Amino acid sequence: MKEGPDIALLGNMIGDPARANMLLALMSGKALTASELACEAGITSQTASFHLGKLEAAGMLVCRKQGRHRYFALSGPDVGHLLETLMGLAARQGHLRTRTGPRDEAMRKARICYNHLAGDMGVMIYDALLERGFIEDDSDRIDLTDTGYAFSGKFGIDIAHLSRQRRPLCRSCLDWSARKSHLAGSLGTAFLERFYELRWARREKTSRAVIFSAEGEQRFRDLFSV
Amino acid sequence: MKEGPDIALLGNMIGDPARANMLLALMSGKALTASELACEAGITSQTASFHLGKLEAAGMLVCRKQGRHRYFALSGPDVGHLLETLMGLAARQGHLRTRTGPRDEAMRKARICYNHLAGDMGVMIYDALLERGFIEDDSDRIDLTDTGYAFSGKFGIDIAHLSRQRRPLCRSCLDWSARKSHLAGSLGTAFLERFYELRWARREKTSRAVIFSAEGEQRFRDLFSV
DNA sequence: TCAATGCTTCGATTAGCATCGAAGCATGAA
DNA sequence: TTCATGCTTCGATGCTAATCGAAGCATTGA
Repeated sequence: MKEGPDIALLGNMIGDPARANMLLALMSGKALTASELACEAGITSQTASFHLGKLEAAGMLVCRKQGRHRYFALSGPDVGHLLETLMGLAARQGHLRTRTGPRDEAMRKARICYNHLAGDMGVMIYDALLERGFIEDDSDRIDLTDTGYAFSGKFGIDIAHLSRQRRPLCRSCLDWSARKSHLAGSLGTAFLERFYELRWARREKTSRAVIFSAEGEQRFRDLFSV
Repeated sequence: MKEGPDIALLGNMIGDPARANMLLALMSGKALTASELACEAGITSQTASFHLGKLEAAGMLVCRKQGRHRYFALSGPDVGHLLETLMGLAARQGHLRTRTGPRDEAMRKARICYNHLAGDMGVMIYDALLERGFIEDDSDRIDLTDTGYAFSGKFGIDIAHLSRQRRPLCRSCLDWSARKSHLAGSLGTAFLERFYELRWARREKTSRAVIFSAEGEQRFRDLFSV
């Protein structure tokens, strides 16, 4: 009928609540099995299989067989980026699936956004780096300054190595809970991994929440409060 | 059921072909009446009314009454940006609604992308500016250099004025037909408006295509060929 | 006041799609 | 071989959502 890319197909994929739940679950960046995703979406495994087939055919997911398990993951960072864009827009327009509980609280504080830290603590990093002139934000491009380079190195992050990757070093990512920017890009990922390494934080198994230890949070605040 | 923003609602809106067509038609940035959108989507006015009501309720469209007409427009640039993201992803994955005709040809050459120029000619601008060092592209942030500032000024664009706006001056935008970047942001808009002003180009009434006059295209090529 | 236009609401129809039970098919373990 | 697990395919079902004809409202113009 019409020319151009078929956005309705992608929209349709995301438009089903079961599929949307599975996609959001995969935003953690980890690959999940079909049954884990079924559970996450609250549907039977037959139905999940049906949906996963569609999502794979649409190119949004990739699948890796391992033994009798099938692991699914987002087909690339661009899919993750699309989902974050959607979440940002949905949040801004107040389309929230309302449920506020303790877990929600933890999510608001610190959670995984594809491969970097989001939530209040993610925003804190961003604000602190900006405040001290370690990064410079020009609308939607961000640069690491020389002092920021030094700071990151001292914290144990090998920027030279990251720069060689194709991924952008710094990106800003709109946070749907805080409605402010937080740090994405390979530097964002590197910070999060360093937090794990230093045992400041760990993943919660059942959700995207990131749990900081008391000591870890203290050190985090020492480093990033403005 | 789950926490977080409701991306399924937005996905669902975009997931219906009729609605997707209407949204794409509004990517031109112009406000259109309900019947124009019905025609664009190939449905009756009753059905269009039904869909437009949903899109408005979802916050994706805004409506302005004028006499007995109702003009609809995208509720903001963020919606346009979401649609472009979707188009980029869809194109990269080969989900194209195939139809190639003369009009399609014109669209591929030059068309409106929300408020700036896309298609081959849009890509030409981007490449030329980059080649001559007028802009610098670092992954997904773009800077205008001093020489680029001078160049734009000489072409009749008041950069100082644009910089004062909240919109980013330069943004790259993935082109679904050329599959390369073209220039977005307020500078992209300014270039397009200048082309209109100089009578190098005009909008086609029925589509998003932009038609250059013979002379306009010649001057364009003189200015932007690499 | 009457007619025309643009749009919405109502009602009925239809089709497509998500869902799940049951069965089938691999893989791995005993 | 036999059993258990993880996943898919098949078939049937039920429901929702898109669609359009017809009628109803509002605005404009004569």
